[in-house]
Amino acid sequence: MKAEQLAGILAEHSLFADCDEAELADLILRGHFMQYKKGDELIMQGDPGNSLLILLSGNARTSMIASNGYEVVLDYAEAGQVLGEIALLDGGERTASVTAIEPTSALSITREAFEEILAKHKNMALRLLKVMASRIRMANSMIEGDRAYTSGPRLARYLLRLSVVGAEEGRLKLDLSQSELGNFAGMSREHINRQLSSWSESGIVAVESGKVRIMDHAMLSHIAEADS
Amino acid sequence: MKAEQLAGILAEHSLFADCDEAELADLILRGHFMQYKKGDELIMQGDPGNSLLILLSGNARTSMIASNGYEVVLDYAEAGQVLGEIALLDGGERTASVTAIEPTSALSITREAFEEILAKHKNMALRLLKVMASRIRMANSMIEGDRAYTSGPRLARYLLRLSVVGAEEGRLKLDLSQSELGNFAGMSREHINRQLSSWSESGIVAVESGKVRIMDHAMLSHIAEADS
DNA sequence: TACCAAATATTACTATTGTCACATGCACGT
DNA sequence: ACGTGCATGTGACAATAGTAATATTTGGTA
Repeated sequence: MKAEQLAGILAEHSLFADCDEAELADLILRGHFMQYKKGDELIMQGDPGNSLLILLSGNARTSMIASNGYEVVLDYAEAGQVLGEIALLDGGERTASVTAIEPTSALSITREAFEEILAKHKNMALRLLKVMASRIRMANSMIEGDRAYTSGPRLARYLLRLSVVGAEEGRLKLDLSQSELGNFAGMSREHINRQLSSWSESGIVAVESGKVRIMDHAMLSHIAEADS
Repeated sequence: MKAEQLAGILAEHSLFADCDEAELADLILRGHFMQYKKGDELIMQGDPGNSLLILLSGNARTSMIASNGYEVVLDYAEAGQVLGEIALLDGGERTASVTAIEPTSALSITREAFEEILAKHKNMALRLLKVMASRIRMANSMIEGDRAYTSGPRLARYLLRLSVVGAEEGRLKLDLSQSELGNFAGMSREHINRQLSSWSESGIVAVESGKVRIMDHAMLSHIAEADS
């Protein structure tokens, strides 16, 4: 793989956008190209965390299985996203799994390579700090939302999180099944269904062949801030 | 303030423990010493985030007020902890407030000073990355716990989080009121009370003059992993 | 010591949301 | 076209946890 290709992929998506050529070259030189098919685990909960991934294409789900078997979906990652940096940094084991939800490719970078790159390109650390800052923000906002709001506003928030900014027709980034939406928003599949049906009747969303579209973005945003 | 003093404070508590003298000297040189009394806000939700704090003494509560008025307590910080680094890194506004819960002092470092220190001492960035990695872990574990467990195991988890490792008599790091515990664990004050009473009868905890003590650490850990 | 405010305890009731059971519908492969 | 399997839709019911209302205790202070 050539630096220009990687640059092309990363440029449009991520905070690696402003990497200079030397940095990209090092990433490619030291990284291994990995390919996964739908359902494969890019990262497995419980493993020691000795590498970091940069998603090049596809989509993946980050989730944790609690000790009682409950699956909690933390995030969905798209091309350009860094994955698995936490365990790499603190030396702990992986606390979440990352599963490909479609054919996916990634650049895998070992701890040694990562440390060398960090030491060599000091802007890299700053960029990573920014990525992690936004992760913490997102996580805190999830905690806030999960705690402070009832199911309606909460689902609204997760739908908005999946919505694309300039989305034609209000289509979502990912077409999740209602069960998957449930694991993401923290509610039962049945409840998701009921809420979606109700919103569908009021014209706030549309549900066509299993795909959710946001019809009234403003109204959904309003619901997301509701008092209950 | 002298570097040795700061070193003394930071050494026992935090990831700044292994800062070298030059780093500590810079922190002190560029930092402002701040003092707060109980109830003062060290950081205010909604403000632009132009500085970072290192707690020197006291304790503070990090919390967010949701749009519906609900207060969500994210964490309690003690001496040595870094606060407010997120907004500094990503340039966004503060998404949480930090309030002193007792007389507290801190070292305040402006964005400019922080950036210079980061540029000058490259180990600093790595240390901060580690701090943030552990924050993300903690946040994810909160999300997991809040989602996957019912109130009992959840309260157990938050009590354990407040417990000191080699705690004599199972005393907690902080003596929170039941309302505060409620905001932290995400349940109503009344429900906290009921749960605590019930555990008190089984000898798992003791509640004396408003202070909770963990009597059976093993049992509480077991409850924290329970199936429901 | 006596009072006041705040924190804690306890009861009954309500409500939101999950669970269970089952029906329907849709898509894909043979 | 047909059946198999998975996703969706819907009703009845149960349960966990919140709310409200009201004691009771505690701790600080005049």
